[in-house]
Amino acid sequence: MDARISKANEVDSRPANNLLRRLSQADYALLAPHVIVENTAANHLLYNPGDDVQIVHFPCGPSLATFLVPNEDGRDVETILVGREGAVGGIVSEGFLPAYTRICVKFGGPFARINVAKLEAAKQRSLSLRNVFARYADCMLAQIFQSTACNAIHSIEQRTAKWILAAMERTGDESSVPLTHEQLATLLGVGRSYASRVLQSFRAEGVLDTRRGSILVRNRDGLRLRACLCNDAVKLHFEEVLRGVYPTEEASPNAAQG
Amino acid sequence: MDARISKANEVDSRPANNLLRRLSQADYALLAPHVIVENTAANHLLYNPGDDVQIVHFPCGPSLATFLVPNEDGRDVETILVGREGAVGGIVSEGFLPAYTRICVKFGGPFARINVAKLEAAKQRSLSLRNVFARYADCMLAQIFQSTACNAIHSIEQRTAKWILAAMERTGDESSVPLTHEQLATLLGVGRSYASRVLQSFRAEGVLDTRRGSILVRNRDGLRLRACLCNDAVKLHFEEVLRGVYPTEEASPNAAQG
DNA sequence: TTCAGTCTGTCCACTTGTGCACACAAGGTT
DNA sequence: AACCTTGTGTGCACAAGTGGACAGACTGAA
Repeated sequence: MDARISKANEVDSRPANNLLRRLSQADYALLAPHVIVENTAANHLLYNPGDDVQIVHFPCGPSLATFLVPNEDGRDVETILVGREGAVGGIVSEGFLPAYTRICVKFGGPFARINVAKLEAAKQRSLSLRNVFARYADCMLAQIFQSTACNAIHSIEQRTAKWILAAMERTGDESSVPLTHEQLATLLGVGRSYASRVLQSFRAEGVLDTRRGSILVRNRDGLRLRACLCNDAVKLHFEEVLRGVYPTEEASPNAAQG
Repeated sequence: MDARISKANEVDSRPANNLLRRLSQADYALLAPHVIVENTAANHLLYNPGDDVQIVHFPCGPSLATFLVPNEDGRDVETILVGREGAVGGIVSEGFLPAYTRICVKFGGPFARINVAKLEAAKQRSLSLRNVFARYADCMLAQIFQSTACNAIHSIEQRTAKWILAAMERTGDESSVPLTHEQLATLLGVGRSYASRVLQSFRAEGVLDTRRGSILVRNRDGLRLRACLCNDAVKLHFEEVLRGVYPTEEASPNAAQG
């Protein structure tokens, strides 16, 4: 093993994905030969319902993926966001099952990819590797559970604020979310005109500004005040479940979104 | 191995849970020594948020468990139903993580129980056993995804009809669901008076009758007509993912509920 | 049999959210 | 500069759902 490969296993040189960075040197070494990092543009579909799941995608840096549930009217309903804190594709199913949801790149950027079969083989060889992925799977589950509850009882205003905060935390962008009102409405499963109205009221209160095709956040705390607490509940679970799995962990888990 | 133990491994003598019955003789033999069947009454809490998950519970026969997400106001929101088609506790997390949701026995009856550690040990020894559980985990995930979408876009009327159908399919009871309006409302996360009104409108249309503390279904197809299609979408996924895993499978998967 | 506690049906005022319509604004292209 | 497409702000009529209130009905226990 020469110096170059050894360097590739060090945490700092890994893709900017918390799940991959969380792994021990030994565990990451099992995966490293199979990891490919590529850029993927926004709106690219990673999976459609019924697709064979053969690749796990790890959003890196500001990349963001979402799970969409198709609906009888053809409208997709967005459910959860996955950013650099996690991964999509075969996390729970362990691959090779038909995908149930659509998975879409919401904000483009780099994704690390690993063949599911390779990942499963590595899990066979390392219990601690399996452990990390099982823990993340549980966090993802928590996220969806929270989302289900959130959709049942929280107002559109709360959910709008929640979504904007969650997107910002993941992309790391301090102020801007590239989204039209139409897109925001669709992804919350609500009417466009009402979504516009909510943004309008946020603007009137000085919480954000609206530009054509994007939202500029002016007062993050104000937004937090108007959001439900679903993000925080999920973030807490991420911290409890994943904290200290490996002490080499970086600072912020940067989790959340219910 | 004497005749008695060999008999205990045959499908007909196993607990009335599809997941356990789906296993090959060899796989079930790995679990059989650790399976305990007990009755549990309605409203018993199997897990509370934060609990250590150490036991997997398999609802048998008409038993029914539900996942509840606690809310800031103290109101729990019900998410998905699990009956004899599945199991609860450590299915995705593989155990030993703090539970995120509350898990409650909705309709009492027999539950088969296995220690998570024993189940995991058996999975280590048998890939096909692991495979069945991974496939079920994926189905459960599909169920929650569908539920999230359903809560986002379907009306209370549709969701009420859906819930009643799902409960009936699981218990096998042809006509009656033991539930007060209050309970139904709480579990859908809606106001009691509106839930009453919906049931009233169903009654006026001859779809069901209401008794104090229970709902009597008169016209199942009428109810289906008024429900969203979430149940069917999930049921289809159950069939695709679990069908033919072992050909010894019994007839109806009896799945569903989005 | 009576009583208390719970469940049910319904009323009402009110908030939230829908769906459509339409005028106007912002940009990108030619 | 004129044009076209897409996005935005807002008005309106209406539907869906809330939350409180209250009378009456059912049921179990004393």
